[in-house]
Amino acid sequence: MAEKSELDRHSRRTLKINDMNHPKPRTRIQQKNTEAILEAALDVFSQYGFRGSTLDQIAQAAELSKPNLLYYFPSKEAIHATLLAGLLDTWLDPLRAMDPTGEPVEEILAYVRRKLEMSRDFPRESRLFANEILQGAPRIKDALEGELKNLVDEKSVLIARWSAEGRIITVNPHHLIFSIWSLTQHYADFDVQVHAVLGEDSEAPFAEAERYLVTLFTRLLTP
Amino acid sequence: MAEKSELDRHSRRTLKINDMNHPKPRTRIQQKNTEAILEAALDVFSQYGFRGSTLDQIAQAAELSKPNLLYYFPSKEAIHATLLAGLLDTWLDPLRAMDPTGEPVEEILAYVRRKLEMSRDFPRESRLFANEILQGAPRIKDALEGELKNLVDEKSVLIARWSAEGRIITVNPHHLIFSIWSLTQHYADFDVQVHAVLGEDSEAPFAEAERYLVTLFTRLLTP
DNA sequence: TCAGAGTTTGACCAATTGGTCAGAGACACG
DNA sequence: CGTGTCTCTGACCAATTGGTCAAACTCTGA
Repeated sequence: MAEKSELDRHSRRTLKINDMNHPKPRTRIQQKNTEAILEAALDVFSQYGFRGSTLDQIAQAAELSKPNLLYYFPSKEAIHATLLAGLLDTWLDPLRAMDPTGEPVEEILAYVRRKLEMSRDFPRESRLFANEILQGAPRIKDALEGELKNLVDEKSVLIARWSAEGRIITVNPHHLIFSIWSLTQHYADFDVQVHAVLGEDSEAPFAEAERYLVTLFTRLLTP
Repeated sequence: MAEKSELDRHSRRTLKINDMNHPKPRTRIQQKNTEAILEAALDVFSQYGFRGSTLDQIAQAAELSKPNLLYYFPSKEAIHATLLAGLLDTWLDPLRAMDPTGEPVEEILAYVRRKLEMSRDFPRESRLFANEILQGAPRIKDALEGELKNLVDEKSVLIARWSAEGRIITVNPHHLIFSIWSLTQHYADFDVQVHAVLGEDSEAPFAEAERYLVTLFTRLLTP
């Protein structure tokens, strides 16, 4: 179900994840199968979370036998870990790209747009992340308290400076960043609810979402 | 772990859920045990989602034997369903309370505050809901497309009217509501991440969150 | 006090789970 | 062509899963 569109979208844009994690897929077959497994696992894990997903589900989605899965990955854990490994980095790239020398409001709006695009183009990755955090982030807590916190702290200083210089209004930088995360990821994570509320005909919530969010952050931040 | 505080908080405030669902807990024992089961199930389901949770986990958390669980509820499904049954209603109450005759900006801010309070006081309920939606809302899709959609549509008309009357700025009402949901629920659902970023000493993110959100929606909505 | 209802449990069950393993096929390459 | 490596699979395993059941225990009210 919906396999084709998933694959289409996937071939259009590919996240780091699949490239960098299994560093040396030597043979063509290995390349193809590890990819298929990670694709399938992303589908399954992002929907049911780690504990709610089964190897059989993943194997079936990848059109491989279960023992064959375990030929490429040593365990269920390993598949999940591989998926998660690159994700945080990719997820933070848009924030990293926030330019200290740019025009503050524009920089923040650009961040919002990039984050919203990610929700649109990689909803499964967003849900995988959401699931992991909902479940207490047992496998990425360290990264959250390290890599993530550091980057956020750094950018918070930048935002505070912009405030101090009077170029944007004074807001709590951490909560500003939280709000960007929640507002943009909502459209991926709560996709079902968004569509249920907007009704059948809801073509592209993302176009309207972008307009709304630009208004919101422009009015919030402009001094 | 954290059982005491959970229980304290629970005795302070009790959601509809536990009262209205099992309509006739005749004996004292029944009353006590169904309550313990639902409490435990809320803990477990909200963390692992339906599929990721086991009866053994719930039984252990409720300090009952597994067959004893199944003496009070016919199945795992039934426990989950009971939990979910009252939840949507409770969750929507704050939106229902939005008064058409009130002052627009104040009404919306009041909604934001009530919603944020719910995230603070009932984070497990919020996570239960989030888990269900992340997994495609198989058990509440109908309610989302019915009850939820209707209420949101109704309130959207109201918000549009306020806009037309020039009492608040013109925004897409549906997305305004989405933004309130995502911003407030974020503090419950992504609790772990919020605390990881704010660091150990993060006392009460909610106090600061309220200040931030009031600023945000005031600046967004005030014409 | 005692019978009947309400409550609890250990033993059990079939299905599913993550994972193993020996061997069979497929493939590359000299 | 043949051999060694890579790929794949059916059969299997122990543990866990949701759920059953008869028998035992406990509580209540007449």
